[in-house]
Amino acid sequence: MSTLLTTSAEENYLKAIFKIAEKEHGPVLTNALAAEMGTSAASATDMLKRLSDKQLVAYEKYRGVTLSETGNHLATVLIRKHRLWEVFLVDKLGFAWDEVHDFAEQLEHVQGDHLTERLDEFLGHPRFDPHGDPIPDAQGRWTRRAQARLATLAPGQRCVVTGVDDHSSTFLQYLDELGLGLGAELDLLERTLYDQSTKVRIGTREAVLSEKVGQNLFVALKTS
Amino acid sequence: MSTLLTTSAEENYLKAIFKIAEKEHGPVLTNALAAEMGTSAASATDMLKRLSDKQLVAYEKYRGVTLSETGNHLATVLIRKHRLWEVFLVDKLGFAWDEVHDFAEQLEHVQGDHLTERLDEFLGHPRFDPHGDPIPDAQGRWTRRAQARLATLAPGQRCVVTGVDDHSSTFLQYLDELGLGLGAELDLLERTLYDQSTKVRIGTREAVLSEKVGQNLFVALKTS
DNA sequence: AATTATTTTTAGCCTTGTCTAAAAATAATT
DNA sequence: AATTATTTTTAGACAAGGCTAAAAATAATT
Repeated sequence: MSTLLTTSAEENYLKAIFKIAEKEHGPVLTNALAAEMGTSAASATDMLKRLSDKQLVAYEKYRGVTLSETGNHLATVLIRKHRLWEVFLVDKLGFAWDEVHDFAEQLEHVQGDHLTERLDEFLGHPRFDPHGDPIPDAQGRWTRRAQARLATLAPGQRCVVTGVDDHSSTFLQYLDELGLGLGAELDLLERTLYDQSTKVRIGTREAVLSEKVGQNLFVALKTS
Repeated sequence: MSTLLTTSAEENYLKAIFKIAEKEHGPVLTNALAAEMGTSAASATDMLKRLSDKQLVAYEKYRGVTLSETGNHLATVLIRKHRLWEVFLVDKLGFAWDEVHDFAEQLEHVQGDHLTERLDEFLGHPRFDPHGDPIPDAQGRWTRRAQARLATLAPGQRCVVTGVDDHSSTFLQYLDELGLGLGAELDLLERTLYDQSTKVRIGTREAVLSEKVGQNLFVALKTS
């Protein structure tokens, strides 16, 4: 694999395409990409031409875009770097999980495979980042994990917080207040039919979580 | 002090001006700056106009340039960040002192005062980087240290390696081979008049260092 | 099928940072 | 002082990445 020259802007577009393609199926549309990037459709079109010239995406006018194998690999490496730096910021520098995104967004663009691998080693080869998102390994392989949105589980179960789907600091701070950080245990007490809220017990406290919270919180069943 | 928006390119020019001004006295000339930046005099002139517009430098056509107070502060912060990251790369990630410059060159542009200060704390507030260069503190204060070029000292002294003036990897690797890393002790045995080379003892071994090496090696006298 | 609405692309312009070649200013020599 | 050499600046271009407004393609409605 030859040394690919990519700018930060190009890398950010690749990541955005990857992110959208993860959820929606089929090619990524220009408008969706522009929205994700916080830019105009015209700018997105411009960039898609450049990425297409560099063979990082397969792009058909008016039909949308998909990552090429190379593009997919680059996006994966970028996500790996982003998440490794997040682990560094939280585990080593002592930042809270809601403070690290912007720093990682910059650090992920620092070039040098050697650096990434040394960092990975220094951190002890973490498989998940501070938000519970998986970190692909140096070969781009992902760790899959059995988890579900809290809102989809039936009451009467004990579970562990394994991740979040909303990374906003307001949500993360709210979880902190509830004592629902990563790894926190909770008992699923009951679901209210009217508004789909969930009553849970966290340690000794009880709390009612709205449907919105339940949809954005990933948990794994405790099998003990 | 308001949040100044500076691009990486601007920051690199500020650093270059700072570096030249450290050695030469009087205003920094366009050609010297262009040489330091590895660019053309025309490009340097362009940038000087931009930096002048932003009040980061005092620039007079044909007369050269000096850093403004703000520009000086920015350059100092940049050097601080560069050197802190170098400490991180060597002390924490296990890189050799000749491998870290390019990474640090990128990392120094990551924005966020909070990040710098957390990093500083994580590293234990180091006052010197892996090459022996001083790290300014958060207020921009420098640590001065009594050291001299080995070539300027009279024989018959015991000294400690405290720094290097040449940061090239060939020089640093040569020092490694000689066992002359930072903190290494050596006895200054004799100076050869003919070529100004210096014979030294490093531990049990003896070595002859050329004048060039002696000029690029900073040492402190051992007062024991 | 024809019209309307939406999405996407094109066209033209801006900024940053770079370049080369030519012009202008300063410095050095005769 | 006049000429030559050097340094610096201007002029004009280019690439990356962005913007707005207009045109073209596709999708949705009547």
